[in-house]
Amino acid sequence: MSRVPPTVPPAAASLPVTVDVVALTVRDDALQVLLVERAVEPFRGALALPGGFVLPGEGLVDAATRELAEETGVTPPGHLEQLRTYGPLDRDPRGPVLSVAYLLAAPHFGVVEAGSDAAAAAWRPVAEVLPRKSADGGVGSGQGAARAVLAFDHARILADGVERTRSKLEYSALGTAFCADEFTVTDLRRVYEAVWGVRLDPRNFSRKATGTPGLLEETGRTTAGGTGRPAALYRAARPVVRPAGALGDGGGPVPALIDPPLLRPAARPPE
Amino acid sequence: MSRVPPTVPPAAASLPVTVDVVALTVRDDALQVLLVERAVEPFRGALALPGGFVLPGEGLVDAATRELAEETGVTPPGHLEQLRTYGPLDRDPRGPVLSVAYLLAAPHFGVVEAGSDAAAAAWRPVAEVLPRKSADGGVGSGQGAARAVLAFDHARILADGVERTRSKLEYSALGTAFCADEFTVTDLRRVYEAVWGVRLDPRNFSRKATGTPGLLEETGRTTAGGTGRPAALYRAARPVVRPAGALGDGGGPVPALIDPPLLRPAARPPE
DNA sequence: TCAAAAGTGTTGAATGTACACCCATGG
DNA sequence: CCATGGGTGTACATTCAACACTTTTGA
Repeated sequence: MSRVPPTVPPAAASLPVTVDVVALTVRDDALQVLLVERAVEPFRGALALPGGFVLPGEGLVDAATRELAEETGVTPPGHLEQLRTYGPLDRDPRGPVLSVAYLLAAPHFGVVEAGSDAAAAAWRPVAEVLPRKSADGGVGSGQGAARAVLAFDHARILADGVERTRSKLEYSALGTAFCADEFTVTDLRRVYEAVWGVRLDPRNFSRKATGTPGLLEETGRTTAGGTGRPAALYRAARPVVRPAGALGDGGGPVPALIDPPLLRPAARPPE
Repeated sequence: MSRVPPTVPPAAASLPVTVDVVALTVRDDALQVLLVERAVEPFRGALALPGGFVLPGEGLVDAATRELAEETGVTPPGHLEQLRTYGPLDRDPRGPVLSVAYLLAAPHFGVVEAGSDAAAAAWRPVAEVLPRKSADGGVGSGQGAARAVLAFDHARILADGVERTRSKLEYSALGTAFCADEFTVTDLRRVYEAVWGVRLDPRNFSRKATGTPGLLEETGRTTAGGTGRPAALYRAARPVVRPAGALGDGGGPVPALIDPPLLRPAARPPE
């Protein structure tokens, strides 16, 4: 085989590719995920992660943000990173489809509209959507809320996204991505508590957070109006920007690694 | 579910998909990567990660192991996990191509043959292939060995694989995947030293490794023939098998998490 | 008996955790 | 002045890092 024409390889090797977004936020002291109700046929009416097919000439991150905008009406702030890739076999009734999943950690934003392929979009507590995988055996029936079943393999993708989020809180500044532009140490602590499902000592957490280089940036301002002593307001320390090489993805800002890590306490029941 | 058109979506959304494998091992106290010399045109003659196009009806892991076998002649033991996905834009001169990269951590195995699309396959020290990204500025000229340039965006994929390996050594049993079936604590320590590029205290490492649950399994046997006191032989503790859901990939054995983590010492120059 | 490698004991430093205590504000 | 939440000081337990020392082999 001497010369290879500068064309793409045999079309037989091509696969339809989708992106799916695990968009997480913390609201009402609970970790919540953005889900849509599918308006089109495979799994029509079921809950699903926002996502859709990558268009020709489009990059993966572009596709992820476009689908999010189309199905929820917003282009939110927050940190977007690739989660992993699923498929192509045995995950879509239509045939082999590859799906690249993304994780979005964002402060709470309102869902503006239901878009093209989605009948409705709304935040749902992760605990209501995912069966608890405790060794307890049972599915830990929520309080009356019908267990929603997710389309495709989205339950597993969501579980992977939640697990990634939990572990990245320990050793990166990802937690600040869930907070608004300016936030207090208590805001950040509530993020940790909601994601890990534990209670943290406010005094030790404060020392740890303010003493960790690369995590917080002082604004000099404080809260006002609330009860109790005003709290100092911080911004997220400037994200580390990874030098983008010749790549079709990533290369964007990445939450800084924090050292020493904020270790998650030994798993103890939330009550 | 009423009726589902069992057709795949518009063909325009399809992309050629490749898998690339970052196969790492530790030999001669150095982290080494398996590279092939490309025999076909895009980047013909250049070094590249083994890999190739996913075939119709094939899963990603199947494609990765097949390409490895075709280009190196072996189906090695070791731990295979997905790294991340690259593309599809601006990474292949032939046009948009999506690449799903896999990481293989394996004990040293001989390269049997040069296969179909590869003119040669051989282990190369990572330090000779990747420019050191130290803040020193310079490219840290190796000792005379010409800096090999990798095809496509494989330098970045390799860098990501090496970084993943370095960090997973801290909190998982991945290090044992680089060792043979039975190995000593010193063997395992040399893996850590090679991957991290540091020296570790043999006495403290021994205590830490043998005292970490889920890492080592005693065989009751010891080495013989060498100089000095014989060392106890261990096997890797049984890998944790993740319950495979309805997914086209993964679900295989995963190295156990180890706790407390074996922390990498603060970066100090290897000398 | 010596060299070499494996493995154990011990000690001071650093870190994490629990909690007493002080600070600043609104009512 | 009291309730409420923010923030600091401090003491105990645990862990880590360095290294003296013992054990077990081959030469």
